[in-house]
Amino acid sequence: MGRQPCCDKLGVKKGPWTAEEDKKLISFMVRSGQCCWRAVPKLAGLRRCGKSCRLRWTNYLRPDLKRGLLSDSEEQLVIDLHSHLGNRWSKIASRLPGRTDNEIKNHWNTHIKKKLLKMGIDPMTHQPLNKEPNDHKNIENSDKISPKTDENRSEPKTSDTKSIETDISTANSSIDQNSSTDDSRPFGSINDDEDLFNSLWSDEPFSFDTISWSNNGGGGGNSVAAAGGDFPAWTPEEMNGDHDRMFLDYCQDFGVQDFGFGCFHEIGLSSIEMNGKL
DNA sequence: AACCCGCGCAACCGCGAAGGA
DNA sequence: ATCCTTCGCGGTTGCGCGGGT
Repeated sequence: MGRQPCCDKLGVKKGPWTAEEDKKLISFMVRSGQCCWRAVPKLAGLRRCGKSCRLRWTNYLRPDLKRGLLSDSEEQLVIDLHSHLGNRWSKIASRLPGRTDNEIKNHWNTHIKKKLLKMGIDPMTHQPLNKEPNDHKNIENSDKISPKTDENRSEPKTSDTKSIETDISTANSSIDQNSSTDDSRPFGSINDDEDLFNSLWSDEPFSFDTISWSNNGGGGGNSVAAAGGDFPAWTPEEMNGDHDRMFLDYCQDFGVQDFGFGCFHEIGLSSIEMNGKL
């Protein structure tokens, strides 16, 4: 049958996004909220594929994104979570408010991996590098720690998982609490927290107090990464308050004002007007 | 000044999952 | 049950930039 292309390849632009395109996408998302990504390019007047729009929005344009390097505590948390979750970047990202899976993945590959290697730790197994890979005991143990294999990924609630649950010490529920980096434990600062661990394995969001981009009670949006899927349902009060300011701040940080985006005040107002629809 | 090289990040690609018809 | 569409994820690529020679 063959796979359907995600979009009509003809006339679809690729490569880096221009400020003009960003402006169009932001403007559309603010105006209409998230709908079917496939329809977004057309509706927003972009010659991009929907997938590309989604990626651009979730990884770069979303108002709730943090910018800049990961802090030490965030980095530590990434290491902790990776030791339990493996390369499940979206899950890891869901524990780091304002960070995207792509960002974390990049940071892992460019910084953390090297750091761990320097420390003599295998970044994949989180075991000391000099351990014999064929040592079955080690493999058994490392399986508990590094559920990266497909078997481990596939069934979150098997007895294996139970054993992990009992074995595991889970991540801090707050990055701030995690900020006291203990260098002697490169990947061991996760505390007991069954709820969090359960949530890591399930698709349900852990009640992790982060930026509360509430959506309209709709499902999904279980992660910061996924939260890109739902444009925040700002209340009028919020639009007049912190969130509005956050978004404007963000846009200024991002340089959106350079787009000639003189409409931000209007955006706030129009968002208020259409709030019911979001 | 010119060239090379490595790094970091944004973006793309392909696959699988989910959900609807 | 099957097919089809859409979305999300993880791996990979490619380009821009800064540092070194």
